Amino acid sequence: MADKRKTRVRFAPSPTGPLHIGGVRTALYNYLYARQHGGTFVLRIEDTDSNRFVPGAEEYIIEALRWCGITPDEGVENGKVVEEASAKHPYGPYRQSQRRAIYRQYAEQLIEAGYAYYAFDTAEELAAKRAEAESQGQTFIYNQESRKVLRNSLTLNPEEVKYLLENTTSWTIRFKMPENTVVKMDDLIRGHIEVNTDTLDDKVLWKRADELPTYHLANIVDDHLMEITEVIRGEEWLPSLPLHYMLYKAFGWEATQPRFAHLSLLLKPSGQGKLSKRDGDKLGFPVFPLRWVSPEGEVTRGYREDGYFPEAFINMLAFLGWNPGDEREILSLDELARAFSLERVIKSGARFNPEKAKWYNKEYLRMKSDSELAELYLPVLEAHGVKASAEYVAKAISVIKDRATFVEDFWTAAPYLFVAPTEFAEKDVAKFWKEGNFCHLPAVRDHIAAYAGPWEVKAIAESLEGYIKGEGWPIGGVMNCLRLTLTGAASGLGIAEIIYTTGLEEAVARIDKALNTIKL
RNA sequence: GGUGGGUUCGUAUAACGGUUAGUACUCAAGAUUCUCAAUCUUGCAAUAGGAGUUCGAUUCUCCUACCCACUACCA
Repeated sequence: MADKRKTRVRFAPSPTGPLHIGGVRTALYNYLYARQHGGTFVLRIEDTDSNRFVPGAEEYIIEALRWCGITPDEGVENGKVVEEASAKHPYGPYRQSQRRAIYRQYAEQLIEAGYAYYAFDTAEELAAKRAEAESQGQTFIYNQESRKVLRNSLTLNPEEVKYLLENTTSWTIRFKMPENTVVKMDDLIRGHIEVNTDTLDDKVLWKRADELPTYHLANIVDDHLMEITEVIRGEEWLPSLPLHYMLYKAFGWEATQPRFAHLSLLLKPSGQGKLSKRDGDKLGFPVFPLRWVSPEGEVTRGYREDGYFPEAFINMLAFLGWNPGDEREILSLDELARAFSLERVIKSGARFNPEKAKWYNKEYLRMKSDSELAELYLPVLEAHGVKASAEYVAKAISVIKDRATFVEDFWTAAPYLFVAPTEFAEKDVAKFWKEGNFCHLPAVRDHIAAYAGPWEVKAIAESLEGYIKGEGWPIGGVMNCLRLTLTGAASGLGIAEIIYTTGLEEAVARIDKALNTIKL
């Protein structure tokens, strides 16, 4: 009973554009499943539709997976799709357009065995039939009924068929869906499903226009040839599962047929429809892992460029439609792989929640060390024209870490840790710069200048507060005045935190400057 | 229209016949504080509706409603 085959799963995107987060999640679940079972995670490019090929999409997909840390074990080498079979990539090539020679024999095998037939209807003819049916409020489908009256190798005599195959180009190969047969399927996530073949149509397996198989044929043939054990894919494929079952049966591959798991879709935050590529900036959050520049030059933002950590992004995505069964929410990729199970994947569609994504990033930011974050922050500072030592930056981060969600926030939350204020908020000046408080500043300045205690935020704060209280001055007023001189406004970090970061000299200089600059 | 899938607080989810229906995010209030955050505490808030099975249904069955997907020589 137990399947002894080595676990092999695949992620099989179509290079028709950038990968959106739903696709990343599908790839992630495949990756986690492979890791957990000590199996292989294969990348296969399904580019059987030359009309929809988008330059750069394939590279984008590979780079996105790499950034996420869910790099395929097979099918990709040095950031490129493997084009030839090798010891490490024995099932190559991994791009379907380069496997075209493989598929034809399988299509013909199906015809010879009576599971498929040639159809000679042109695309225009079929379009006309659909339009006609639609005008009568009906739907035209190519099935067991209509195939009897259409031009195909089932209705035409062999001579005609031979002639048409040799002299025309507009033929296709269609699957001959059996009549009144109940297809019994099992899905790892959804359980048992049954469908009667009478409700299905005769899908095109081979399209003459491209001289290439359609998804259905190529997919089944490749999954078989690549010895895939589990197919974990999006819910949009569930309706074609009966066809796929029938194909495995027609080929006689039932014994090694992979098990299927159909993932629910990621929905827009509104719940109306699945998250799609067009939603980009429109909804106020990225739908792509990385920035995407279309061939036309249109730019769409990505999680990476928006400042998300890949670990946070992946963690957030993993929990959209799955949970470990306990209360843990922060899990590394390794922990996710250990905890993952298809049984705990949710059947219903998950709406994407941008707020939770931010929360995850904040949590991951806090887990990082100050020096690690300093490394990431340095380029941001440089972009603002600031040069600072890694040591100074780490010190600054230690006091602003808690108020940031993204590395970029270190700057927006407290630019004054790096640049002295050049102006002072009028409103705050009017509110705090009153004679009573203002008068104390020279004395407070001297107290600060003379500070010789331990260089810790807590000690500095205690000294300052002790002094102000000891003098009997209103602490709030004095502190806000002080903050005004140090930051240019009456809000921001604690005074001790600022002094701790900038040092005594800089702090005193700022107070002096403010005393000379601010006029009542 | 047809076929298939789905439906627990606003959102993500837990509870796989017995719980005061739990947790997280968001939001609100309070505490703390030199401001703003952060933090801590508390709070708001859900089983779509109706039948049935059962001693007992969030959980099983059926019907209805709603949502989603598919219905291409696209994947």
